[in-house]
Amino acid sequence: MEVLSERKKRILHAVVASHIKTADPVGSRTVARTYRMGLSSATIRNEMADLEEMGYLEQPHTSAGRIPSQKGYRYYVDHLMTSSKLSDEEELSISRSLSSEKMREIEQIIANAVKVLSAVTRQTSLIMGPQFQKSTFQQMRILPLDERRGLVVLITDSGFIKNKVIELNQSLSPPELQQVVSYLNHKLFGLSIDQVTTSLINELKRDLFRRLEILEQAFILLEESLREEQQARVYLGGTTNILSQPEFKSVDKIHRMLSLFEQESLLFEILEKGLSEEGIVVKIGTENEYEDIHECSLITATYKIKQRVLGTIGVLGPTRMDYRWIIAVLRCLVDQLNRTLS
Amino acid sequence: MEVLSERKKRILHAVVASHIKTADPVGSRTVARTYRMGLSSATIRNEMADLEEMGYLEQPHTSAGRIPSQKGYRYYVDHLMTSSKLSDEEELSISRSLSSEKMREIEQIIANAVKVLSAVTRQTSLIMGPQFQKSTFQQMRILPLDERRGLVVLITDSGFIKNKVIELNQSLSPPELQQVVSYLNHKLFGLSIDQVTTSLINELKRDLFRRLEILEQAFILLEESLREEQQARVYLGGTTNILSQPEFKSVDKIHRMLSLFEQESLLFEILEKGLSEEGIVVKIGTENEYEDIHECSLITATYKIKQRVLGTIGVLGPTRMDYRWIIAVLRCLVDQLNRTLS
DNA sequence: AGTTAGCACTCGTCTCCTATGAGTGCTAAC
DNA sequence: GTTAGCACTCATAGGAGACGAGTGCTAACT
Repeated sequence: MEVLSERKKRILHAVVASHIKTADPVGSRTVARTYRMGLSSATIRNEMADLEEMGYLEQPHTSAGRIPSQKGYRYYVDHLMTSSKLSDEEELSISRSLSSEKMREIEQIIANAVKVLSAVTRQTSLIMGPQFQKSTFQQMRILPLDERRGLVVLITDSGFIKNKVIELNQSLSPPELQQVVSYLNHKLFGLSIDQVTTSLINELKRDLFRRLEILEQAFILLEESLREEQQARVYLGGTTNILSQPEFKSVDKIHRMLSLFEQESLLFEILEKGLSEEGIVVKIGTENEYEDIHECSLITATYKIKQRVLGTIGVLGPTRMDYRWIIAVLRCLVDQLNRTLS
Repeated sequence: MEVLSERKKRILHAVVASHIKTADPVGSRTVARTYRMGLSSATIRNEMADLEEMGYLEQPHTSAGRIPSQKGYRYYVDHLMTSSKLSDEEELSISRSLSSEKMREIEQIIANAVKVLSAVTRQTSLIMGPQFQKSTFQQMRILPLDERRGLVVLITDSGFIKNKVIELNQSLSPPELQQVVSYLNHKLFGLSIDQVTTSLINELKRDLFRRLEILEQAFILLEESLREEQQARVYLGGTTNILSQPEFKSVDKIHRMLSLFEQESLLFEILEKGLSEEGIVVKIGTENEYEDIHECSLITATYKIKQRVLGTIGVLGPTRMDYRWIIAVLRCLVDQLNRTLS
């Protein structure tokens, strides 16, 4: 990456800032006037021509001003953008709406966080629900309901509770059941759900079959219930916010964007990319893998439960988005979220 | 309501059918030709002028054809539309996609049904999740997790399982807990969740307080968990389908529609209206209470679990929708759904 | 009396044209 | 290296005209 002169940096910064604000191409005159460069528009024009040649700016058409290219945004995010602090009111409003007393259940907290985030940023926001597989097994219980049915309850360290009614093909005496359950708890305790593989389950099954040949179905169902949520839910908020963005005024574009939002599995994949790297990740335009969001940027952050990274939360908006501010909001929200969840 | 001559009925029917198919205003010539009336366009023109005067048709502008008015659609739905049977393939495809083996959990069945419905009809569809309050209490268990925490499990006759971790401010001996639980089960069994009012809970609380002054927090939480889901979830599918409809090409209209979809509580109210009446309800245009869907029609049906009406499922589309066919699809789907859920 | 042919009329849509103005690139002077 | 000046470009808006689908009305026909 070439080195830009101080002046070029200032001009690029000005162009990005102005375009983020107004959504219009910005001309040399505007830069000269509004950003008090102490230079005439002609000089700025020359510099902007240079910047265009280097690929940081582009022109929608000959007689329009310049807009930042993807490379320009990247440079802005990496080198020009100063980090910003939210105002006290903003911070307060986030923490207040996040911590309404009743919010005990983890899923509710997540669902609420996405609402808050989209409301504050006025963009679309997404959260990947905490990943079941990354939590560790804590205990399992079987609650007999009647002669033929039982309720399997599975509890993980991060507070997940999953349950499933199972049918037993033979009635079980409480002590027998107790025995099975405590054996399983002993074997499984502390393992992450990821580690409860089919082969491990088969092994346990073999062990138990020797003693009681009953729980066949219970096992199948336990196994199923573990596999089934391989893919955590994705929560969406403010999906219609993109409709207010001037860059999305073609129905066709809107259609493609919104269709994407209906495909949870795709959203999941998109968010999953941010999971590997702790902290904030900014993906601009075509840096995103999916074609439908090549005109968008995605800012993601990871959140944790008890020090373990469990999910991703992100904001999706047009490439022309207020990176500085949104990153600040995201930082604040994740902080709060981490605290609430632990 | 006036009586229409046989001929007027045929013409109205033709106009509605043609407009549903093409979305364009339909002219006298089209009616004469495509529907083989054995009449000249001029005659039809006269009849159409009559129908317009009576309020069944309207003209977007002087030199355009006619489109059915809301009243026209109403007449069509009430008097002209014959009921239709789905083709075997259609029926098969619905029942197949609805009954994939693994679908044990009630919420998954519901979520899947809405997907199928929107995919088949290519409209937006909504389901009100089964109403917790309408089910009856079956049993409650408290599972001690450790010294200070317990898991409350609530099971209803329709297969709902709700659970919640509670903190006990004092440790409880298993027999004490057992005592409380069996007392509660005894008192609550068979009541619908609706009937478990705050005053009833208070009464129970008084009874128990005399014996053990412990479960204060457990009670608060039980109460909360009952109240909290007063309002069942609404599942949405195919929200972007309306974007393909030619009547929704203004971004503004789309925006208003989609914003509505983000407000779950409003959707709930809309669907709730259909709950009172068993069977299929068609609401056309302004017959819907909410202004944002005054250009839409909503067809709803109720579904049951074990003979009890528990929720509403519906299709939302432009007033110009294929009522006949969609009603047939909805009938078929609800049938399947009722069978699956019982 | 009901039906039909004929015709003038309306009005939305499409296309072409022009005026406008923002913003550029280039050149020459400072 | 910087700036003023000027010719040039091009998206956008508005207006004029052609087109055509479809109507309402009248007069003639059965």
